[in-house]
Amino acid sequence: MARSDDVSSLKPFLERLLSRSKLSPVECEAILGLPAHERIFEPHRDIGRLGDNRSHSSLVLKGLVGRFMQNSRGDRQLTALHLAGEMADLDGVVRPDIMYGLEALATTTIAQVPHQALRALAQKHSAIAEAFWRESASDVINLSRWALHLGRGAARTRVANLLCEMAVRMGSVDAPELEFSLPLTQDQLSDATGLTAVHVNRTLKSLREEGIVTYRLREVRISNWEALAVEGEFNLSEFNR
Amino acid sequence: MARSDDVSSLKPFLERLLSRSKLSPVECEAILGLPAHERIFEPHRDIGRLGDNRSHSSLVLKGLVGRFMQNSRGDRQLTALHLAGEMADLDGVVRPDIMYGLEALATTTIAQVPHQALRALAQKHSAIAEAFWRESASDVINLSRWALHLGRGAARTRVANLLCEMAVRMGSVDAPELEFSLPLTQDQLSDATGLTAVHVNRTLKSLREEGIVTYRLREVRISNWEALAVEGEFNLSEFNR
DNA sequence: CGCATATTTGATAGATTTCAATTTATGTGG
DNA sequence: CCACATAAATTGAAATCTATCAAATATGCG
Repeated sequence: MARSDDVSSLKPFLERLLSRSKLSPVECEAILGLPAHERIFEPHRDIGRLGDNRSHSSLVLKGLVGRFMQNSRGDRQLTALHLAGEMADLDGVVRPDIMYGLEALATTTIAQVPHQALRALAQKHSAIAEAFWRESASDVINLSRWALHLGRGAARTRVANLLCEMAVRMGSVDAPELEFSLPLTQDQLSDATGLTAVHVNRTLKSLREEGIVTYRLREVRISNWEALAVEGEFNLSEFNR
Repeated sequence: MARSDDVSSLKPFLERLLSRSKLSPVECEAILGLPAHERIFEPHRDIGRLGDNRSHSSLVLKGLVGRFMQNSRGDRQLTALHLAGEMADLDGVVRPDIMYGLEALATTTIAQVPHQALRALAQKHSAIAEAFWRESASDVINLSRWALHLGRGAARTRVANLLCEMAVRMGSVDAPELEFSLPLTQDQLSDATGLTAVHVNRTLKSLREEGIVTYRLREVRISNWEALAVEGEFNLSEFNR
């Protein structure tokens, strides 16, 4: 349970909080001083067990994490993707009985931060409490948008939308990355989009044949951003930072 | 802009908070003392406009409210249903640029509570801040479950699940209401389940013909709770209070 | 009674899944 | 660096599910 003497491990988390919330220098220090315990997970490995009562939240330091739920038949639905710098289950602090799972999609480094420490910070600093709440509120918006696509979007829309979103999140807000690696298996892509792996493959094929985007070996190359955004009903301006 | 001299209007909101969070008597009083402004909405009326920057949250006092997002074609996807006592957009306090819409599904009475007042309470009382955060965290879980059904559930599953969920929420936790009125048009049901109104109708028909549940004129009668729960992949024990 | 809204039904087209191979990458030990 | 084993991607054909289009019935309300 090493204290994070190396301040930098929590730095990206602080950055992310600051992108949406305002914190005083003291509060920033408090965040950076949080205890953290690093662990590494191989791809396809679940982080913690589903249904576990967890005692810490997972900050992604490197790699990619998927949040998911699954039904009785074991079909899995990803409900969020978390890049480095994101706390994947901050809400666990106030709902430790939380019922979604986390899965390492790529080789991933996680910093585990005790709920207790996060909760104490929130109790002490109202601005931090508000910042944490705001993170969950942002989650709600993202999940709502995801539900919209799952419920109302065709296969092409869902796949294209996901690629658009990741392009923006990997790049800068103004300039979506047009070439990036997305360490998602087509099988995992199907879990994210609520489709079959076979159908994801065919959808990608048609997008490729139309010269819109290439997805090969987990490398994305967007050749026609405009068209992809239309297909994905993706609106950069209303994208949730 | 009447102060709520009638304390009772915020009472159900307090009850709901207390069902998940612990608050001191002083904090309870603070909640009950929140300013509230009542308004009535007819069915199918949107509450506030999509994209508006809102300045207050909407507590449902009577009726039924649907939270939704819609795509460019105007297809609507409901992402949550809110019964009396629930604050439909508490997250608006920390994300006033919030991007989902609210729609009165039945004739509905709303108590509008200023964000500013809610935010001030959260800043003053850390337990209230935590309770509010916990509400958003619970939202996240509900939305995740909803995304699972939208992405991985068949039509029957989605419809059955919704009926199960509402049965439990209208009744007590242990004893789902087997006969209740759910003021949802089949068209609205289709917005909730991500299906077509026509297909919802056929799905309801088949459930009816199998003697599982009757949905007629917005009245639900569940004749076989067990079967409905199986169809809906509904697990009472893991249902999110 | 009569319009407006909601439900129901039929027929058909279209999208997605399922099942079953086959081919293409990736990783590992020799 | 090659050969084999495993995981991932790709393809075809057929079955299912869901949407679409169009019309007929039923219900709520003034």
